[in-house]
Amino acid sequence: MGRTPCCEKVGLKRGRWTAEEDAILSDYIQAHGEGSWRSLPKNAGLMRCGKSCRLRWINYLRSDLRRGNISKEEENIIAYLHASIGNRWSQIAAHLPGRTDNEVKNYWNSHLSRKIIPSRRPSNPPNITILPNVNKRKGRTSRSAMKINKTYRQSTIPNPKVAAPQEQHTTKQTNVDPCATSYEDEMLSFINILEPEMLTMDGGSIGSVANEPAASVINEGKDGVKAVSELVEVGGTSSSNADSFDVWNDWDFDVEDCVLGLGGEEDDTMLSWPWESTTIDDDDFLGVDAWFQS
DNA sequence: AAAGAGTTCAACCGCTCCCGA
DNA sequence: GTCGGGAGCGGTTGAACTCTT
Repeated sequence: MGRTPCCEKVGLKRGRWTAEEDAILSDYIQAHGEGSWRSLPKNAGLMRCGKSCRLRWINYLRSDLRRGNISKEEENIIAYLHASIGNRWSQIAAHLPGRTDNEVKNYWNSHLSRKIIPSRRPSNPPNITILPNVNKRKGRTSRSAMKINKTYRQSTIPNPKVAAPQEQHTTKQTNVDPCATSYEDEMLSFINILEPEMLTMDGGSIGSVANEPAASVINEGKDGVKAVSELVEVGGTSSSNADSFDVWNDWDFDVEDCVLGLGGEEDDTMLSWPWESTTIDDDDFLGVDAWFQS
């Protein structure tokens, strides 16, 4: 016995919405409010699936939607956030007032993915150790995992599958010019729009980099200047931090890779970089700037 | 001008999350 | 603790539109 379908599909209309249907849906929601999508079509007199109604309202009919082209600023935010958190379109859209996840997703797929990805990868990538991602949720958590997480959340026993949180690094910022470059301003504004939980990824013992922070951390120095550190482990876990930095510098430092360590993006993995330097210096920004302008 | 190729984006689909019974 | 329903999310599809030849 399978689960009940969200609606009886027989006899339901599909495809493009007509102006008349839009009007019916808008009127109904204005009168009764959002929600109860399952029963809405029946109550409103629409021959549509509840999910279809919800989608139409959220992506098209809502009055707070922002119409028109994605601005350069919005594009930058999408690029930054996608680099950081991957295809979590609803989270990205949440930072763009009036934009929907569908719109962001479409914009990424049709514009940004082509614009960014082909140019951002080095032709000869260094040896990157891919570590298990214990912090970031990729897609949906399985029911079993949810159950386990819930159990540990509600108890004082640490979940052995999740690395113990480490104290967040505090950086005495010395390299960043207070008269920041435009890119630095962009970077900091990007950092500011990230949600707090995204900024404080837990570190911990993962694989062969035990006792090293396992994820990138946005550090805030006493002077209030923030920097991204602990980015991506380069050159294998055995190489020194200095080696790692050199290898990294062979690439053009690029912001997408820079923030990649915040969450990782492939196959539940996370890239981490136990790089002791916790600042981004001017040279780094030059590389990022070049990438971003390309 | 027409046809084919490429692009865009609204809508659909399947899966998972969340929560109440 | 389990089950089921409502809702949300991300991937995919395909019609409509635009560009190129």
